[in-house]
Amino acid sequence: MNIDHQLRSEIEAAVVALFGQPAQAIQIQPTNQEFEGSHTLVCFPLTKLSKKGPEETARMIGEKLSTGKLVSKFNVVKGFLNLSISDEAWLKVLQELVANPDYGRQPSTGKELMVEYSSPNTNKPLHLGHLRNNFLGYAVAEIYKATGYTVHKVQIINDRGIHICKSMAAWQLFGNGETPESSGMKGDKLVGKYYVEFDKAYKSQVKELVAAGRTEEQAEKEAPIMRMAVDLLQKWEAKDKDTVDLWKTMNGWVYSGFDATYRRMGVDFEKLYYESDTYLLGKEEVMKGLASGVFFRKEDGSVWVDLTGDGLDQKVLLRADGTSVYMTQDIGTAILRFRDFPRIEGQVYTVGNEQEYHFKVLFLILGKLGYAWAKKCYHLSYGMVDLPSGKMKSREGTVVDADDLMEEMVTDAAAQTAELGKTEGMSNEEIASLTEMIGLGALKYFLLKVDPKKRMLFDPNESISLQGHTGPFIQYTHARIRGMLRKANLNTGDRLTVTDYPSGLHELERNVIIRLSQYPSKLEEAAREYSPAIVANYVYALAQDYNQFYQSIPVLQETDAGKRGMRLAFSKATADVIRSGMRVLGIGVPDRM
RNA sequence: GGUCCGGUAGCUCAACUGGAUAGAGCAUCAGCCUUCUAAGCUGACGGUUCGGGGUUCGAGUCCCUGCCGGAUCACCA
Repeated sequence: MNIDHQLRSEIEAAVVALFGQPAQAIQIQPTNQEFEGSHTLVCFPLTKLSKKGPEETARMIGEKLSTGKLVSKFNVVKGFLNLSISDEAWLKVLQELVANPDYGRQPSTGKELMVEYSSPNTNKPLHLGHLRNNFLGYAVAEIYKATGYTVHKVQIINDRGIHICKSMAAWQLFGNGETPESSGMKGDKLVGKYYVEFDKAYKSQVKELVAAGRTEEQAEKEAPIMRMAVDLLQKWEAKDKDTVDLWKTMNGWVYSGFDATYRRMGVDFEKLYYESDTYLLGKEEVMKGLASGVFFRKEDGSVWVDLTGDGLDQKVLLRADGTSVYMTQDIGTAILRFRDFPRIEGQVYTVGNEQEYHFKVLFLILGKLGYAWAKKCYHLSYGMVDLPSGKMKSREGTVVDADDLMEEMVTDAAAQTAELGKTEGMSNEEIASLTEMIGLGALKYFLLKVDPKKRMLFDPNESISLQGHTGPFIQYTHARIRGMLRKANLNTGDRLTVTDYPSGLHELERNVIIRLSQYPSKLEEAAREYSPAIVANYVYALAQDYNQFYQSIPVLQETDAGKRGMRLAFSKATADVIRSGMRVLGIGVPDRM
């Protein structure tokens, strides 16, 4: 039973009965804390129908509604009709959600969606920005799963091009055969190190050349190490065996390094797309578009798309020498994905907001090529994570490394856990897995609670808190409930039941039930808005509501069996919704902490 | 310069898409552990929602305008 829908239809009926015609829009909102009731009908818009003042209109509707079984009480403040739902109705809601461990999750609708996230460059280790990207993409995918979609998580691996050749060149020059095994470094860190080496050597070579009288531009082209990288790129494109072997080896190092990071982050991918596999397809598609007149060729041989009709510019798709650009590859990749997964209705691209223009153009082009699904492609654009000093700059060494940050979070969590004396009676393994859960939970929640499209601030000097509006607060609420349920079963074999509740619900109990009833619609809203923050803030509010109840109303001490059973039941329901909500955010919840 | 995004308590963020006296957390201060886990709870303090106009019963939210910050406007990815 869905209270919202039921109430809405009763109000619609009441309006017709009272004023002779249906209202265009019924506006229901949650009642403010300070007033009695849970649902509020905004009556100002209805005065046109009623031809009465807002208060009189509200009173009339209120009286009509309270003749039914759903609404038990009402009060009118200005034009706001505050409605109290009967306890019987709330208990029925509770009954249903207690019986359903998957409450809130929709059964499969048969719809499919693809979500791309992560897609890092292979020359640098993952950093804080990637964490936001990964957690967001993963969570959006899980939210869609919860609303009945089959979701395919993918990423595109940018394994081709000059950047990887730079690392290769530097490794050949300075590496002395160093490997992840010989150095004990993670593969991505090792390759990243040589990318930095390249940059250093390159800069000093440019400086020397400029000192020797070259112009800046000449020097940048002539620097020996850059020539070497370009040479490697050409050899790679010509499929020179040694070069391809080195490329494979070094990319392999990066992948195994990334894999370790992804594993700790708890994210996964169904399929990986490699740019080295897909970039040629983009060219073909562009050539087809050229043939069909969607694109045009300039005198120098380069191929362009004209978007001036859409308020944008002209955009190059193939260079004069026939090589492809970023856009070309993305066209190819998008089309390939719809071939691989013909049932998906669209794609979500989790990519930073600095690429908004790029995706606007990409979707327009795909539409022009005649792909109807282009309309269902969505750029999940998110803001940068800034440091107090501004943007992260690798040059200034202010990049916050993903592995380091996760490790720090877990270390902090372990320290606080020990300090609070929570580790008593736990094995080392249990402690390790608990602190991992808390540290990563704090980090993920911190990054997910903010509206994705907003920029956010991270202060590395101030460790992420474990108190207040945080992941661990919610995890703790869950652990407390589980502890209580353990005790209940152990001690008395209590059954969870909502029958026989003798007296009226306490306000604090009702608040929790009302909050629980909102979970499914919050998931839907989060999917519609592509915003895990909506789930994050909802679960927090639920934990807050529950904690208020918990501190002032006894459960296990309650002697009345009916009350006790009901309170246990909705405590269990709360724990389940917390677990479910945190799960779509990729955050685990412990049974004790 | 054009386009897009943002500006809410000292700080970090909310505000159900136009609703009531703008809410949480952190920080500060004052309380609550012989009752189910104090990573918790209660209270206090804290606001010209960047400024100025407008639209209407009603504006943080919509429109205009100005200011500040960011992104973007590459034959880079």
